[in-house]
Amino acid sequence: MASSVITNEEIAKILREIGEYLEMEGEAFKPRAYEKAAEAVEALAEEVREIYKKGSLKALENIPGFGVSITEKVEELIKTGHCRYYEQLKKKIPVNLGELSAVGGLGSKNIKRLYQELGIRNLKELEKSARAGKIKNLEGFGEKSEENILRGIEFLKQSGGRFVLGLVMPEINGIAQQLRNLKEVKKLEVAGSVRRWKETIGDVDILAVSNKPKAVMDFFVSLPQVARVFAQGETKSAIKLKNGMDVDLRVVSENSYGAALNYFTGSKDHNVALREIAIKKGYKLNEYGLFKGKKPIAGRTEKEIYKALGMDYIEPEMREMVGEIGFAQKHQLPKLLDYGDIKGDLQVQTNWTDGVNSIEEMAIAAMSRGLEYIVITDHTKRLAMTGGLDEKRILKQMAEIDKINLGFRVKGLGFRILKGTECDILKDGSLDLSDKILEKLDVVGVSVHSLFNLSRKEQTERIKRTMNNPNVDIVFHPTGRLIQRRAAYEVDMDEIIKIAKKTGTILEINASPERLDLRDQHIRMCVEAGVKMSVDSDAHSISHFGFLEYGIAQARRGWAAREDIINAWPLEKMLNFLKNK
DNA sequence: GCCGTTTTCGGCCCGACTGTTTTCAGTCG
Repeated sequence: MASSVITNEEIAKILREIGEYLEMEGEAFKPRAYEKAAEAVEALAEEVREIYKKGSLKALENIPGFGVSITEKVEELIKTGHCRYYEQLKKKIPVNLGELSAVGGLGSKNIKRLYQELGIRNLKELEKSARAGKIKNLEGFGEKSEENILRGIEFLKQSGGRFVLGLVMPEINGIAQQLRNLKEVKKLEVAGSVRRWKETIGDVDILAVSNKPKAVMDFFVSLPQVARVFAQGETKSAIKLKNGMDVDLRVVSENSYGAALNYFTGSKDHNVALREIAIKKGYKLNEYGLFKGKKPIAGRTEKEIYKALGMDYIEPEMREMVGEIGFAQKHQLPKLLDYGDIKGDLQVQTNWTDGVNSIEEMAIAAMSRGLEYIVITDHTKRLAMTGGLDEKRILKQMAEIDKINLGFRVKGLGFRILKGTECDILKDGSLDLSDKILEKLDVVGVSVHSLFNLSRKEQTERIKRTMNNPNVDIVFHPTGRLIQRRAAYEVDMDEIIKIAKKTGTILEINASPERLDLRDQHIRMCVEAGVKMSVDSDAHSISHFGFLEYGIAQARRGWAAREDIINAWPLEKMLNFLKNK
């Protein structure tokens, strides 16, 4: 039989849909089991088919949430591309679950009823029935339900449902600040996936302390950005913004603030695990606190809750149910890289190629953000559309950098501009600049900007070859993905990490909000393998240095400590490390 | 269907709000 090339995304989708079908059947716990397995697959850095290829059934069973039954079904999917169990379920209720359950407010139970009573199978048919006024006549549905469905469809059409964090963060911060400015608000924090710095978010959860919640809620639902109000109560309100993003606001008492912050920060699975631990200790944990019977044990701060549960405090970026609970119980959590730890930026573009600002402008902007140095890494000639540098122009740029540095020294500024490149990797893994030039640079970064469709083997070999070049220091944005726009190219990251360790090559955590490349699971693999990384803004203008924060957050999501990130080290130590490659 | 300091059977997180209902199911996080 032809071997199938099913991806993790496809496997997760099928597992999740099996869960939804089982929910329609009224099963109580199986749906959650399938959902958990789907989440585990999505969190994997490695393709499930590769795990199976290497370790067969045994290796699959080691995936969290995979028992006998799910392992069997996933094996079938890998081998044949089909799962008979899934297809049987699908035959009974042949609907496009992905489409329909993306409609807000519409769950499995109602999807089933809409199919059985109106024959609705997909978004288009749902819209048609809703517009024809057929849904409101069903028992249990009504005018409002029908309206909500239509609005849900409208939203899906324009947004796709999730937002890239870095693109919506300014608006979120703006709303949070307006709320903080109210005299009725004593304390306020953005929780949820925003606080965990997930790369994309589905909605925003804001938490506040106030003794006049009604005034806060009234202000919140009448913000000018509000497109509609879903719910307005004393403790909880929910709105949709004009850009399509949902925002929830919860108001709690001071005594519950820590418990609520913990609860609304999630992740959901992390919270479930905490509650289970609470139960085992004879407590009950909810958003109001940790209780023994009716007696409150903890709740004002998150720290006291973790402590009462016998654990160390867990940073929000780690709360993804990827082993953090066990480490916290054993008091073995790493001390994460901090937001103030980055001393310099190793990838900066200027107006010599596709950047907006001059070398000097970029340097001054970096300085004003508290950085001690930047590396100028303009593109090379193969990237013709950016005006990439050839040997002659990069030599000229190096002279220019010397001149600016001299000017800084004269003024008594300690800031340094280093010479570098973002050199294109050619098809065969050779480079777009000669070794003679590369030798003269302080930092050599290399990037794949072409031939994204090479086979996994060719792409991996291509990048490996550059890493074996002693002049190459860093692989920039190692997987090439653009969040929500372009998938990563096929590359064997296990192998890349192995070679990085062997050759002392740095792998970049590109902080640009649409890249965040390496992704969190790959960072964790590097940390475990002892491979060093850098956090770079990839700035193309002076405002882009602000991206570093997203890169630091990403590093923290991958459990990186200061010693894992070379541009968190003193400059001389970093340069020595690169020299000794 | 998974899982194990409650361990191979019997549990599995908990509460707010809505909409359509006279007491609750569905959805969400």
